[in-house]
Amino acid sequence: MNPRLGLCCLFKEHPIKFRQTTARYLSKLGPGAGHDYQDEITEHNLSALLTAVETCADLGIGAFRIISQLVPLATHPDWRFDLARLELEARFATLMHACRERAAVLGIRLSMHPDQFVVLSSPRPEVVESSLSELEYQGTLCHLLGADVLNIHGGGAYGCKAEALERFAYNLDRLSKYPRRLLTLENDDRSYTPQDLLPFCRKHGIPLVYDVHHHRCNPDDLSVQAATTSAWTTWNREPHFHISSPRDGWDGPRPQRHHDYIDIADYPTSWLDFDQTITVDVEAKAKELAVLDLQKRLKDNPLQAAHL
DNA sequence: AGCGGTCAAGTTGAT
DNA sequence: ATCAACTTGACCGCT
Repeated sequence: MNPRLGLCCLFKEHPIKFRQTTARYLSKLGPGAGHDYQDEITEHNLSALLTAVETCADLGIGAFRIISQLVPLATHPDWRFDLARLELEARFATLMHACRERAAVLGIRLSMHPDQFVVLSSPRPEVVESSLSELEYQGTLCHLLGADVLNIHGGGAYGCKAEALERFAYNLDRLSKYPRRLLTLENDDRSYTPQDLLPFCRKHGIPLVYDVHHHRCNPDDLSVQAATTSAWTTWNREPHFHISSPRDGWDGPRPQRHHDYIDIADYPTSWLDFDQTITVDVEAKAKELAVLDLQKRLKDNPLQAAHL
């Protein structure tokens, strides 16, 4: 069964641009003009998201990851954005409902991936507080847009993964229902392997987003096939995996750096064997071009995939 | 128009 | 000590 290939956040060739701003610039504008500018970018980004959804459908791309900064600086202490406004104010609501409806009708699966500052395992209270705030924001946004994956990493190990995961579990209970229901965990390329996370995922009912590139950079006792099968069993919805290829090859200086495209030899054959559709996010610098390239290669010659 | 410096936030490991 | 990497360089402000 063919995978649903996903695009991460940005386009390389298609003229779809998400805008950003900085806290420094908003402060320079002052409270009035600053909030107006933040609103303007938010409206622009919702419009760009609608175009992104339509474009993915046109290209045959089945999933799209939404940038964390869709509403710029939404959880910054000075520039908090009340997401209820997305439903209450027509200029936002019209676009947001269109995004949700078009994604649903066209079958584009939406997800979000909070960035590296979201760390539920941190021993620092202020880090945990801002992480919870960010997860509430992104979880609510996911709910409003119909996204069903809110994916984060385990965070730091701080010398003891077991203790770090205990803090993670404690903070998990502090999340409200949307971020909690949508939350997924992904193995990373430094600290947490699939083997580290699988028991935790099973215990707490959190699906594991299996990133095969991270697994190869940061291996454990599990084979790619074993990790695939185990990760698959943690899902109560369509399973979600990640793939990339190393920029300078597996023997290069820093294999964790992403290549422009996916080498089909890095695509696990065990990902071709499922009798249900899976989502595979393509993490590659050439963006939609890389997704289309992989799609074509899998269609034309799936047997070139890695035999692992 | 082009380009360099800057940007809210965490943690790790390579250099 | 510094810095790049991580899901993603974009943006402002000067020339």
